[in-house]
Amino acid sequence: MKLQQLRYLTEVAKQNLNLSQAAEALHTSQPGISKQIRLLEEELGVEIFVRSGKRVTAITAPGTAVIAIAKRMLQDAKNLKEVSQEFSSEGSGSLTIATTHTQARYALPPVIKRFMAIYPKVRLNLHQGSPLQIAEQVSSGKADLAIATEALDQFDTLVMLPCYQWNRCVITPPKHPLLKEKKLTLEAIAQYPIITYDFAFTGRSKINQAFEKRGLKPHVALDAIDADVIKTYVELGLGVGIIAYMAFDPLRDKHLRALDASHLFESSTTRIGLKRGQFLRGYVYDFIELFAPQLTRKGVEQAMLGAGTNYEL
Amino acid sequence: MKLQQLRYLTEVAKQNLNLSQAAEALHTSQPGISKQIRLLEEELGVEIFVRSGKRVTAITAPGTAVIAIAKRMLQDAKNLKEVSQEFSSEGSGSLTIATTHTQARYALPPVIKRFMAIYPKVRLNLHQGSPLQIAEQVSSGKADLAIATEALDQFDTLVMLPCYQWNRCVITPPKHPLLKEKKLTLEAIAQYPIITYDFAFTGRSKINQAFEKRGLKPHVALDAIDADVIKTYVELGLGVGIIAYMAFDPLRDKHLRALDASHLFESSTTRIGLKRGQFLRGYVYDFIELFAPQLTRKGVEQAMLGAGTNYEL
DNA sequence: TTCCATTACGGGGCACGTAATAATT
DNA sequence: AATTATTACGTGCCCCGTAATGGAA
Repeated sequence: MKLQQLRYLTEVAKQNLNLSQAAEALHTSQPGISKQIRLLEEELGVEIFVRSGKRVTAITAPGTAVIAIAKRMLQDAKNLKEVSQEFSSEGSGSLTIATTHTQARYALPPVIKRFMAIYPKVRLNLHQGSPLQIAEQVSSGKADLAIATEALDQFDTLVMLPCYQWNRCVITPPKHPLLKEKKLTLEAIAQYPIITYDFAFTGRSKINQAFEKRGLKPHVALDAIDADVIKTYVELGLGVGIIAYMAFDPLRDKHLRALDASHLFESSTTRIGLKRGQFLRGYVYDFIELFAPQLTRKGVEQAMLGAGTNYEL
Repeated sequence: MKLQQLRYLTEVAKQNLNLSQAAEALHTSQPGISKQIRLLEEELGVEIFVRSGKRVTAITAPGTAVIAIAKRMLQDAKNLKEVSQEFSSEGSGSLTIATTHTQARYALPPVIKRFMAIYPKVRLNLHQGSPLQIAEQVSSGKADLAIATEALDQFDTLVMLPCYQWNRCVITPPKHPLLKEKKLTLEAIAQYPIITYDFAFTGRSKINQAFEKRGLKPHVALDAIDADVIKTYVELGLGVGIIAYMAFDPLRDKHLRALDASHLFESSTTRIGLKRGQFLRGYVYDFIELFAPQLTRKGVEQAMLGAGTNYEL
């Protein structure tokens, strides 16, 4: 059995059982893939793929088990190289963080500043994207860790670690009628056009839930990916904004007013997502702890092992 | 990186850093080992072994990490073959149980009988040995599971699963003065020569503890590995025996009398030991559940993953 | 002197690529 | 007809084994 064969195998599975695509993705020839997979099947004494004539149409039961183990071995092969670099290049390396605008813009700056002071040689890399893209990036190894509030649960290759909870505020232009309300209510907000996060982002789902629960159907005038855009349109008087409280900066946002909305919307939890079984350089643990002090190295290691690494049959 | 290189690597570590021995163990040449390890070190960019001139003298810090991962990969390689056999040869295969005499003779027979009825094609294999030998057998993959009461904790490659608790009885010849005691005490027992298990076996340590705690120094006339031997000598009138209650069979042991000693000695727990990260055939789970019904497949799988699989730095 | 790791070198296997073929959509 | 897997075949790399060399104990 060769590691190369396992690479072929997993790539074929990834490419929807298309050997040609797999060959292209791995920069090699179709015949090579075909032959090596057959050899592997022969050696193991099991059919991994179901073939109808000359087409690979499905993965057999043993195949799924084999592929699961193969993936783990390849992950370990990567880990082997990572772990070596950890020692060979003391303190240097790179850290790729996949995250959303909200985190990159409002939560991360102080953390990154401190991190860079501790590890000046580590090259930092921020990948922005939707929560789904973020999860995929970590899952495929393109990023080291994900930070987001939504939708990372679906990937079972990821371990999710809660970091902190946060609440929302409503922002308006100065002198807006809402500012005169004694106590802010959903009903009051719903009277105005609303500008808030896009559906897939930054806890938008909690906002919808809150209104639905009260039977309200507010007019969402505009969806945006990030708070900066939202603020801009609120300043233009196009509606009231609902954003994360941390995204409001009284010093900078002088043309806006913020109203606490903690009592109106369920709080959201920001989480770090890590790929199960992946080796993490020492500074990754330190970064995580800087971001969420309760996540110690021990704790994170523990979580990385928790159920899920297993290859089901 | 080649799996072969990892095999060389782990073997060298196993053979006390002696390349020649490793070569012999793997039926290959020293130069091969030497070269492949150097190639691996070069590829990873890390020194795995410390060399003083031309002698390998120690493992470097990165080396230990690398070896740990290498071992896991090799284990997975084995698992790949196992998992395939699981499917190719439905219901057949072999199950090797490493255990002590006590288990093999008194606890296992009914379980094995039922197991053989369910899986007639599985070849069963009982390896008897001391608890330490047993643990080693499972750890090295020579046996699939270990069953014993003592000393399996030391191996951190093993997962221990508690199966059942048991107590002891004192056995004497008929008409022995001890039989007239109203309530059996340690003091009473200590008046006679004692015949019981060898130190490393079957909860012997608990027996010592109990006497010591009471400041008693009984005369242990004879240590034996198993209850059958103990019974034989008790029958000869050489002393009173202390054995596991399950080892006394009123029907068969007509020349002996048993006195419950549950209140005198702390109860012992019999455990199953499994190698962490090892793939288990379906029938192994079934065997375990036959032996200890509370150990379901889910539970065992969970335990197999629990902390410890990690490769420390 | 002995043991042991490394270097040198040659043979053979095998992985991989190109080309041709066969089967499926 | 186009796409895609398999078979056939040749080449070059590299693993491994033998022999020789050089250090350590």
